[in-house]
Amino acid sequence: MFVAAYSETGLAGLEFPTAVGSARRADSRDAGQRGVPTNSIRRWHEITVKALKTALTGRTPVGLPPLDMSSGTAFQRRVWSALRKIRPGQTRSYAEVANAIGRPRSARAVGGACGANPIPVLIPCHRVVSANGGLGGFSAGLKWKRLLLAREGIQLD
DNA sequence: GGACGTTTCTATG
DNA sequence: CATAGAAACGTCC
Repeated sequence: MFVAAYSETGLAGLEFPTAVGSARRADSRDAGQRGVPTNSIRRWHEITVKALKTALTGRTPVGLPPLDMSSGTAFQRRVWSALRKIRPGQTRSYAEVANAIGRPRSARAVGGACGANPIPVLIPCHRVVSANGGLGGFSAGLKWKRLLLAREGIQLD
């Protein structure tokens, strides 16, 4: 079961279920937020669930809820924006992402930004792999990374 | 300072 | 060619 968290601005975070098997259904619910209009949350959440389901089947979500990335630094937001441009079935290396945001030598820092990504799946940090063909790492668990990539038909070699 | 979800550039054999 | 160091980035402890 996924848990979505919303702020005044939009979707602020997605919490992964720890066990892969328990997430067959792209179900989720909102974690109660204070001071955010309920109707906004309901609207965002509806979009979120839909987008999440779509993303989990390896396709590009038609619409995304507003994403609140205010928790991140300027660098991280640049990384996350670049990440959202990666289409399903494609992968990028950490270096390519670093290059895409104009910091060619920051591949490693990109890894850090990915790990800090508050919204997995919708911000496809799992499509970022090592340049040598390896998986790289994944904070939420490599199982997830493998599963998500497999969902999109990506060969892992 | 040290450690990371990395890469790339220099040696050295 | 294969292997080993080292340096560079941004963030957190």
